[in-house]
Amino acid sequence: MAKKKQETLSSEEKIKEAARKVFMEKGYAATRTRDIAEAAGINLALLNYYFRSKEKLFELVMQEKLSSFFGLMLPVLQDPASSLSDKIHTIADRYINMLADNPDLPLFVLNAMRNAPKKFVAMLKGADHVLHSVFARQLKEQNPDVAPEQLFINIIALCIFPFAMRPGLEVLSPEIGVQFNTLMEERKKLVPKWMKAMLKVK
Amino acid sequence: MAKKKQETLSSEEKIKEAARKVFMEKGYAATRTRDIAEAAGINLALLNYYFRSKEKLFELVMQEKLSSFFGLMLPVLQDPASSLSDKIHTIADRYINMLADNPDLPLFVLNAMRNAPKKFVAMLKGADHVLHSVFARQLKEQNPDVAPEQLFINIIALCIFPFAMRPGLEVLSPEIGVQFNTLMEERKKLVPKWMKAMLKVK
DNA sequence: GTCTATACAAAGATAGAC
DNA sequence: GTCTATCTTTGTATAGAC
Repeated sequence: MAKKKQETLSSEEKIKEAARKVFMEKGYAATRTRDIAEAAGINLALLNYYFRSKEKLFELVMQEKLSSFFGLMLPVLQDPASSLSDKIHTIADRYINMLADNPDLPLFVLNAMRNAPKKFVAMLKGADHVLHSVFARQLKEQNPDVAPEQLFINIIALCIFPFAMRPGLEVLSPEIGVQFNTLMEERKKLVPKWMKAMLKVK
Repeated sequence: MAKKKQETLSSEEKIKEAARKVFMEKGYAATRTRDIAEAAGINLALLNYYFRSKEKLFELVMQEKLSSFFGLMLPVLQDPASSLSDKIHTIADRYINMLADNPDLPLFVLNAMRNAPKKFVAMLKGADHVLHSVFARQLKEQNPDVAPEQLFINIIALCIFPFAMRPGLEVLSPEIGVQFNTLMEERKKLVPKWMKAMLKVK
Protein backbone atom coordinates (compact mmCIF):
# COMPACT_ATOMS: atom_id res chain seq x y z
CA MET A 1 0.00 0.00 0.00
CA ALA A 2 1.11 3.56 -0.67
CA LYS A 3 2.95 5.32 2.07
CA LYS A 4 0.61 7.70 3.77
CA LYS A 5 1.57 11.33 3.58
CA GLN A 6 3.10 12.37 6.85
CA GLU A 7 0.85 15.06 8.21
CA THR A 8 2.73 15.59 11.42
CA LEU A 9 6.26 16.47 10.42
CA SER A 10 8.80 16.99 13.12
CA SER A 11 9.23 20.58 14.20
CA GLU A 12 12.66 20.61 12.67
CA GLU A 13 11.25 19.54 9.32
CA LYS A 14 8.38 22.00 9.56
CA ILE A 15 10.84 24.83 10.06
CA LYS A 16 12.98 23.75 7.13
CA GLU A 17 9.93 23.47 4.94
CA ALA A 18 8.72 26.93 5.93
CA ALA A 19 12.19 28.37 5.49
CA ARG A 20 12.34 27.06 1.93
CA LYS A 21 9.09 28.74 1.15
CA VAL A 22 9.73 32.13 2.77
CA PHE A 23 13.37 32.49 1.75
CA MET A 24 12.48 31.61 -1.84
CA GLU A 25 9.71 34.17 -1.95
CA LYS A 26 11.42 37.08 -0.24
CA GLY A 27 15.16 36.43 -0.25
CA TYR A 28 17.46 36.45 2.74
CA ALA A 29 17.44 40.06 3.85
CA ALA A 30 13.69 40.63 3.53
CA THR A 31 12.83 37.47 5.43
CA ARG A 32 12.22 37.69 9.15
CA THR A 33 12.75 34.66 11.31
CA ARG A 34 9.32 35.42 12.75
CA ASP A 35 7.80 34.90 9.30
CA ILE A 36 9.35 31.49 9.11
CA ALA A 37 8.25 30.52 12.60
CA GLU A 38 4.72 31.62 11.84
CA ALA A 39 4.59 29.81 8.51
CA ALA A 40 5.88 26.70 10.23
CA GLY A 41 3.37 27.02 13.03
CA ILE A 42 6.06 26.73 15.67
CA ASN A 43 7.56 28.98 18.27
CA LEU A 44 10.26 31.40 17.26
CA ALA A 45 12.67 30.09 19.85
CA LEU A 46 12.63 26.66 18.25
CA LEU A 47 14.17 28.06 15.12
CA ASN A 48 17.30 28.98 16.99
CA TYR A 49 17.19 25.81 19.01
CA TYR A 50 17.41 23.68 15.88
CA PHE A 51 19.38 25.82 13.49
CA ARG A 52 21.35 28.19 15.69
CA SER A 53 20.84 31.26 13.49
CA LYS A 54 18.99 32.72 10.55
CA GLU A 55 22.12 32.59 8.49
CA LYS A 56 22.78 28.92 9.13
CA LEU A 57 19.22 28.06 8.18
CA PHE A 58 19.53 30.07 5.01
CA GLU A 59 22.73 28.35 3.99
CA LEU A 60 21.03 25.01 4.41
CA VAL A 61 18.23 26.04 2.09
CA MET A 62 20.64 27.57 -0.38
CA GLN A 63 22.71 24.41 -0.58
CA GLU A 64 19.60 22.41 -1.35
CA LYS A 65 18.42 24.78 -4.02
CA LEU A 66 21.80 25.12 -5.70
CA SER A 67 22.07 21.35 -5.74
CA SER A 68 18.71 20.85 -7.38
CA PHE A 69 19.46 23.65 -9.81
CA PHE A 70 22.87 22.52 -11.00
CA GLY A 71 22.29 18.85 -10.36
CA LEU A 72 19.83 18.91 -13.21
CA MET A 73 22.48 20.02 -15.66
CA LEU A 74 25.95 18.88 -14.63
CA PRO A 75 25.50 15.10 -15.11
CA VAL A 76 24.01 15.67 -18.55
CA LEU A 77 26.96 17.76 -19.66
CA GLN A 78 29.34 14.93 -18.84
CA ASP A 79 27.46 12.02 -20.37
CA PRO A 80 29.69 10.52 -23.07
CA ALA A 81 26.96 8.18 -24.31
CA SER A 82 24.39 10.75 -25.44
CA SER A 83 24.59 12.91 -28.54
CA LEU A 84 24.71 16.69 -28.46
CA SER A 85 21.15 16.83 -29.67
CA ASP A 86 20.04 14.48 -26.90
CA LYS A 87 21.75 16.63 -24.29
CA ILE A 88 20.06 19.76 -25.47
CA HIS A 89 16.68 18.06 -25.48
CA THR A 90 17.21 16.68 -22.00
CA ILE A 91 18.36 19.95 -20.50
CA ALA A 92 15.52 21.95 -22.01
CA ASP A 93 12.95 19.41 -20.95
CA ARG A 94 14.19 19.08 -17.40
CA TYR A 95 14.64 22.77 -16.71
CA ILE A 96 11.32 23.82 -18.12
CA ASN A 97 9.55 21.10 -16.17
CA MET A 98 11.30 21.93 -12.94
CA LEU A 99 10.90 25.68 -13.22
CA ALA A 100 7.22 25.36 -13.98
CA ASP A 101 6.94 23.93 -10.47
CA ASN A 102 9.52 26.28 -8.91
CA PRO A 103 9.04 29.67 -10.50
CA ASP A 104 11.04 31.52 -7.86
CA LEU A 105 14.11 29.36 -8.22
CA PRO A 106 15.91 31.31 -10.97
CA LEU A 107 15.96 34.63 -9.16
CA PHE A 108 16.80 32.92 -5.90
CA VAL A 109 19.80 31.20 -7.42
CA LEU A 110 20.96 34.25 -9.35
CA ASN A 111 20.79 36.38 -6.23
CA ALA A 112 22.48 33.77 -4.08
CA MET A 113 25.33 33.45 -6.56
CA ARG A 114 25.78 37.19 -6.73
CA ASN A 115 25.62 37.80 -3.00
CA ALA A 116 27.86 34.94 -1.93
CA PRO A 117 29.84 33.49 -4.80
CA LYS A 118 32.28 31.84 -2.42
CA LYS A 119 29.55 29.89 -0.73
CA PHE A 120 28.97 27.67 -3.69
CA VAL A 121 32.42 27.43 -5.16
CA ALA A 122 33.01 24.58 -2.73
CA MET A 123 29.76 22.93 -3.73
CA LEU A 124 30.73 22.75 -7.36
CA LYS A 125 34.38 21.91 -6.95
CA GLY A 126 33.64 18.26 -7.72
CA ALA A 127 32.31 19.20 -11.14
CA ASP A 128 34.73 19.58 -13.99
CA HIS A 129 34.76 22.96 -15.59
CA VAL A 130 31.98 23.33 -18.08
CA LEU A 131 34.37 24.17 -20.88
CA HIS A 132 36.11 20.82 -20.49
CA SER A 133 32.89 18.84 -20.50
CA VAL A 134 31.76 16.35 -23.11
CA PHE A 135 29.02 18.84 -23.94
CA ALA A 136 31.53 21.59 -24.71
CA ARG A 137 33.53 19.23 -26.90
CA GLN A 138 30.47 18.20 -28.82
CA LEU A 139 29.46 21.83 -29.32
CA LYS A 140 32.90 22.58 -30.65
CA GLU A 141 32.74 19.67 -33.07
CA GLN A 142 29.44 20.79 -34.50
CA ASN A 143 30.42 24.41 -34.75
CA PRO A 144 34.13 25.23 -34.68
CA ASP A 145 33.37 28.85 -35.57
CA VAL A 146 31.62 29.90 -32.38
CA ALA A 147 33.07 29.56 -28.90
CA PRO A 148 31.27 26.78 -27.02
CA GLU A 149 30.80 29.05 -24.02
CA GLN A 150 28.53 31.25 -26.11
CA LEU A 151 26.29 28.36 -27.00
CA PHE A 152 26.34 27.05 -23.47
CA ILE A 153 25.17 30.46 -22.26
CA ASN A 154 22.43 30.41 -24.85
CA ILE A 155 20.77 27.19 -23.88
CA ILE A 156 20.72 28.24 -20.25
CA ALA A 157 19.39 31.66 -21.16
CA LEU A 158 16.62 30.34 -23.39
CA CYS A 159 15.39 27.89 -20.78
CA ILE A 160 15.74 29.86 -17.58
CA PHE A 161 15.40 33.52 -18.36
CA PRO A 162 11.71 33.42 -19.29
CA PHE A 163 10.91 32.34 -15.75
CA ALA A 164 13.07 35.03 -14.22
CA MET A 165 11.44 37.74 -16.27
CA ARG A 166 7.90 36.48 -16.01
CA PRO A 167 6.63 39.36 -13.85
CA GLY A 168 8.08 41.82 -16.33
CA LEU A 169 6.55 40.03 -19.28
CA GLU A 170 3.16 40.13 -17.65
CA VAL A 171 3.31 43.88 -17.44
CA LEU A 172 4.71 44.34 -20.93
CA SER A 173 1.99 42.11 -22.30
CA PRO A 174 -0.92 40.72 -20.31
CA GLU A 175 -1.54 38.21 -23.09
CA ILE A 176 1.82 36.62 -22.43
CA GLY A 177 0.83 36.38 -18.79
CA VAL A 178 -2.27 34.31 -19.36
CA GLN A 179 -0.66 31.90 -21.79
CA PHE A 180 2.70 31.70 -20.03
CA ASN A 181 2.49 28.02 -19.18
CA THR A 182 1.53 27.11 -22.72
CA LEU A 183 4.40 29.12 -24.12
CA MET A 184 6.87 27.36 -21.82
CA GLU A 185 5.47 23.98 -22.79
CA GLU A 186 6.04 24.83 -26.45
CA ARG A 187 9.57 25.84 -25.60
CA LYS A 188 10.54 22.31 -24.74
CA LYS A 189 10.46 21.56 -28.44
CA LEU A 190 11.44 24.98 -29.71
CA VAL A 191 14.65 25.40 -27.72
CA PRO A 192 16.29 22.33 -29.30
CA LYS A 193 15.23 23.52 -32.74
CA TRP A 194 16.62 26.97 -32.10
CA MET A 195 19.85 25.57 -30.76
CA LYS A 196 20.19 23.41 -33.84
CA ALA A 197 19.75 26.46 -36.03
CA MET A 198 22.29 28.42 -33.97
CA LEU A 199 24.84 25.65 -34.36
CA LYS A 200 25.02 26.49 -38.04
CA VAL A 201 25.87 30.15 -37.49
CA LYS A 202 29.40 31.23 -38.28
CA MET B 1 34.85 75.50 -23.13
CA ALA B 2 33.85 72.19 -21.65
CA LYS B 3 31.74 72.30 -18.54
CA LYS B 4 33.89 71.45 -15.58
CA LYS B 5 32.91 68.35 -13.69
CA GLN B 6 31.07 69.35 -10.56
CA GLU B 7 33.13 68.06 -7.67
CA THR B 8 30.94 69.47 -4.94
CA LEU B 9 27.52 68.09 -5.60
CA SER B 10 24.66 69.26 -3.44
CA SER B 11 23.96 67.04 -0.47
CA GLU B 12 20.73 65.98 -2.09
CA GLU B 13 22.54 64.84 -5.19
CA LYS B 14 25.25 63.12 -3.20
CA ILE B 15 22.63 61.09 -1.38
CA LYS B 16 20.89 60.11 -4.60
CA GLU B 17 24.16 59.09 -6.15
CA ALA B 18 25.10 56.97 -3.14
CA ALA B 19 21.62 55.46 -3.03
CA ARG B 20 21.92 54.36 -6.65
CA LYS B 21 25.15 52.63 -5.88
CA VAL B 22 24.19 50.90 -2.66
CA PHE B 23 20.67 49.89 -3.65
CA MET B 24 21.96 48.45 -6.91
CA GLU B 25 24.61 46.44 -5.15
CA LYS B 26 22.62 45.11 -2.25
CA GLY B 27 18.95 45.48 -3.04
CA TYR B 28 16.33 47.22 -0.93
CA ALA B 29 16.08 45.01 2.12
CA ALA B 30 19.80 44.47 2.63
CA THR B 31 20.57 48.16 2.33
CA ARG B 32 20.77 50.26 5.48
CA THR B 33 20.18 53.97 5.33
CA ARG B 34 23.41 54.33 7.27
CA ASP B 35 25.27 52.68 4.37
CA ILE B 36 23.89 55.26 2.03
CA ALA B 37 24.66 58.16 4.32
CA GLU B 38 28.18 56.93 4.80
CA ALA B 39 28.75 56.36 1.09
CA ALA B 40 27.44 59.85 0.45
CA GLY B 41 29.62 61.37 3.13
CA ILE B 42 26.67 63.12 4.70
CA ASN B 43 24.81 62.89 7.94
CA LEU B 44 22.14 60.27 8.28
CA ALA B 45 19.50 62.77 9.28
CA LEU B 46 19.87 64.53 5.95
CA LEU B 47 18.61 61.49 4.15
CA ASN B 48 15.27 61.77 5.82
CA TYR B 49 15.29 65.52 5.51
CA TYR B 50 15.52 65.34 1.73
CA PHE B 51 13.73 62.11 0.90
CA ARG B 52 11.45 61.55 3.84
CA SER B 53 12.06 57.78 4.02
CA LYS B 54 14.17 54.90 2.80
CA GLU B 55 11.27 53.63 0.73
CA LYS B 56 10.70 56.92 -1.06
CA LEU B 57 14.38 57.14 -1.91
CA PHE B 58 14.32 53.62 -3.23
CA GLU B 59 11.32 54.28 -5.45
CA LEU B 60 13.11 57.24 -6.92
CA VAL B 61 16.10 55.10 -7.83
CA MET B 62 13.89 52.31 -9.12
CA GLN B 63 11.99 54.65 -11.41
CA GLU B 64 15.25 55.87 -12.88
CA LYS B 65 16.59 52.40 -13.43
CA LEU B 66 13.40 51.02 -14.93
CA SER B 67 13.27 53.97 -17.27
CA SER B 68 16.79 53.49 -18.50
CA PHE B 69 16.20 49.77 -18.81
CA PHE B 70 12.97 49.84 -20.80
CA GLY B 71 13.62 53.17 -22.45
CA LEU B 72 16.36 51.48 -24.41
CA MET B 73 13.96 49.00 -25.95
CA LEU B 74 10.45 50.41 -26.22
CA PRO B 75 11.10 53.14 -28.81
CA VAL B 76 12.93 50.69 -31.05
CA LEU B 77 10.03 48.23 -30.99
CA GLN B 78 7.68 50.87 -32.31
CA ASP B 79 9.80 52.34 -35.07
CA PRO B 80 7.95 51.82 -38.35
CA ALA B 81 10.89 53.03 -40.44
CA SER B 82 13.46 50.39 -39.50
CA SER B 83 13.53 46.79 -40.64
CA LEU B 84 13.27 43.82 -38.32
CA SER B 85 16.93 43.11 -38.81
CA ASP B 86 17.82 46.70 -37.92
CA LYS B 87 15.75 46.53 -34.76
CA ILE B 88 17.45 43.36 -33.61
CA HIS B 89 20.88 44.86 -34.26
CA THR B 90 20.01 48.03 -32.42
CA ILE B 91 18.58 46.28 -29.38
CA ALA B 92 21.50 43.88 -29.05
CA ASP B 93 24.02 46.62 -29.47
CA ARG B 94 22.41 49.01 -27.01
CA TYR B 95 21.76 46.48 -24.27
CA ILE B 96 25.16 44.90 -24.39
CA ASN B 97 26.81 48.30 -24.31
CA MET B 98 24.69 49.53 -21.45
CA LEU B 99 24.99 46.40 -19.34
CA ALA B 100 28.74 46.33 -19.75
CA ASP B 101 28.67 49.60 -17.81
CA ASN B 102 25.87 48.59 -15.44
CA PRO B 103 26.39 44.93 -14.60
CA ASP B 104 24.05 44.98 -11.61
CA LEU B 105 21.13 46.38 -13.53
CA PRO B 106 19.55 43.10 -14.72
CA LEU B 107 19.18 41.55 -11.29
CA PHE B 108 18.07 44.86 -9.84
CA VAL B 109 15.31 45.20 -12.40
CA LEU B 110 14.25 41.56 -12.23
CA ASN B 111 14.01 41.76 -8.45
CA ALA B 112 12.19 45.06 -8.52
CA MET B 113 9.65 43.72 -10.97
CA ARG B 114 9.07 40.65 -8.91
CA ASN B 115 8.80 42.40 -5.59
CA ALA B 116 6.56 45.23 -6.70
CA PRO B 117 4.98 44.60 -10.08
CA LYS B 118 2.37 47.27 -9.47
CA LYS B 119 4.99 49.94 -9.02
CA PHE B 120 5.95 49.94 -12.64
CA VAL B 121 2.68 49.12 -14.30
CA ALA B 122 1.96 52.83 -14.17
CA MET B 123 5.35 53.67 -15.61
CA LEU B 124 4.77 51.58 -18.70
CA LYS B 125 1.15 52.35 -19.27
CA GLY B 126 2.05 54.80 -22.00
CA ALA B 127 3.73 52.05 -23.98
CA ASP B 128 1.64 49.91 -26.28
CA HIS B 129 1.66 46.27 -25.49
CA VAL B 130 4.66 44.57 -26.93
CA LEU B 131 2.56 42.12 -28.88
CA HIS B 132 0.91 44.95 -30.80
CA SER B 133 4.18 46.62 -31.65
CA VAL B 134 5.69 47.08 -35.08
CA PHE B 135 8.42 44.69 -33.94
CA ALA B 136 5.90 41.93 -33.17
CA ARG B 137 4.22 42.41 -36.53
CA GLN B 138 7.54 42.20 -38.33
CA LEU B 139 8.47 39.05 -36.44
CA LYS B 140 5.16 37.51 -37.39
CA GLU B 141 5.70 38.35 -41.06
CA GLN B 142 9.11 36.72 -41.13
CA ASN B 143 8.02 33.65 -39.26
CA PRO B 144 4.31 32.91 -39.12
CA ASP B 145 5.00 29.52 -37.53
CA VAL B 146 6.36 30.68 -34.18
CA ALA B 147 4.53 33.01 -31.83
CA PRO B 148 6.22 36.43 -31.82
CA GLU B 149 6.25 36.47 -28.01
CA GLN B 150 8.68 33.55 -28.10
CA LEU B 151 11.11 35.38 -30.31
CA PHE B 152 10.73 38.55 -28.31
CA ILE B 153 11.63 36.62 -25.17
CA ASN B 154 14.64 35.18 -26.94
CA ILE B 155 16.30 38.38 -27.94
CA ILE B 156 15.92 39.76 -24.43
CA ALA B 157 17.21 36.53 -22.94
CA LEU B 158 20.24 36.32 -25.20
CA CYS B 159 21.27 39.91 -24.49
CA ILE B 160 20.50 40.28 -20.81
CA PHE B 161 20.79 36.89 -19.15
CA PRO B 162 24.56 36.53 -19.56
CA PHE B 163 25.03 39.58 -17.33
CA ALA B 164 22.60 38.28 -14.73
CA MET B 165 24.33 34.93 -14.53
CA ARG B 166 27.86 36.24 -14.70
CA PRO B 167 28.81 35.30 -11.13
CA GLY B 168 27.54 31.79 -11.75
CA LEU B 169 29.44 31.50 -15.00
CA GLU B 170 32.63 32.54 -13.28
CA VAL B 171 32.30 29.67 -10.87
CA LEU B 172 31.29 27.14 -13.50
CA SER B 173 34.21 28.19 -15.62
CA PRO B 174 36.95 30.60 -14.59
CA GLU B 175 37.94 30.92 -18.23
CA ILE B 176 34.58 32.47 -19.02
CA GLY B 177 35.18 34.89 -16.21
CA VAL B 178 38.40 36.31 -17.54
CA GLN B 179 37.17 36.69 -21.09
CA PHE B 180 33.66 37.80 -20.20
CA ASN B 181 33.91 41.24 -21.74
CA THR B 182 35.28 39.88 -24.98
CA LEU B 183 32.50 37.32 -25.17
CA MET B 184 29.88 40.01 -24.70
CA GLU B 185 31.49 42.16 -27.34
CA GLU B 186 31.29 39.25 -29.78
CA ARG B 187 27.65 38.83 -28.89
CA LYS B 188 26.74 42.13 -30.46
CA LYS B 189 27.24 40.49 -33.82
CA LEU B 190 26.28 36.96 -32.87
CA VAL B 191 22.86 37.72 -31.39
CA PRO B 192 21.52 39.14 -34.66
CA LYS B 193 22.89 36.16 -36.54
CA TRP B 194 21.33 33.73 -34.11
CA MET B 195 18.01 35.54 -34.25
CA LYS B 196 18.09 35.39 -38.02
CA ALA B 197 18.66 31.64 -37.84
CA MET B 198 15.85 31.24 -35.33
CA LEU B 199 13.46 33.10 -37.58
CA LYS B 200 13.65 30.19 -39.99
CA VAL B 201 12.60 27.60 -37.44
CA LYS B 202 9.12 26.13 -37.81
C1' DG C 1 20.72 73.20 5.52
C1' DT C 2 23.36 70.50 8.50
C1' DC C 3 24.58 68.34 12.62
C1' DT C 4 24.12 65.71 17.46
C1' DA C 5 21.49 63.18 20.16
C1' DT C 6 17.86 60.28 20.84
C1' DA C 7 13.38 58.22 20.40
C1' DC C 8 11.01 54.29 18.66
C1' DA C 9 10.32 50.03 16.27
C1' DA C 10 11.77 45.79 14.38
C1' DA C 11 14.31 41.72 14.46
C1' DG C 12 17.72 38.23 15.96
C1' DA C 13 19.02 35.66 19.72
C1' DT C 14 18.87 33.63 24.48
C1' DA C 15 17.57 32.40 29.47
C1' DG C 16 15.01 29.71 32.10
C1' DA C 17 10.52 27.54 33.38
C1' DC C 18 7.90 23.57 32.26
C1' DG D 1 11.49 19.65 23.06
C1' DT D 2 8.71 23.50 23.59
C1' DC D 3 7.16 27.70 25.42
C1' DT D 4 7.11 32.73 27.57
C1' DA D 5 9.53 36.48 28.50
C1' DT D 6 13.28 39.26 27.74
C1' DC D 7 17.82 41.00 26.22
C1' DT D 8 20.51 43.19 22.59
C1' DT D 9 21.37 44.89 18.36
C1' DT D 10 20.20 47.14 14.55
C1' DG D 11 17.87 50.35 11.74
C1' DT D 12 14.47 54.06 10.62
C1' DA D 13 12.94 58.33 11.81
C1' DT D 14 12.63 62.76 14.41
C1' DA D 15 13.55 66.69 17.73
C1' DG D 16 16.05 70.45 18.43
C1' DA D 17 20.52 73.07 18.55
C1' DC D 18 23.43 75.63 15.51
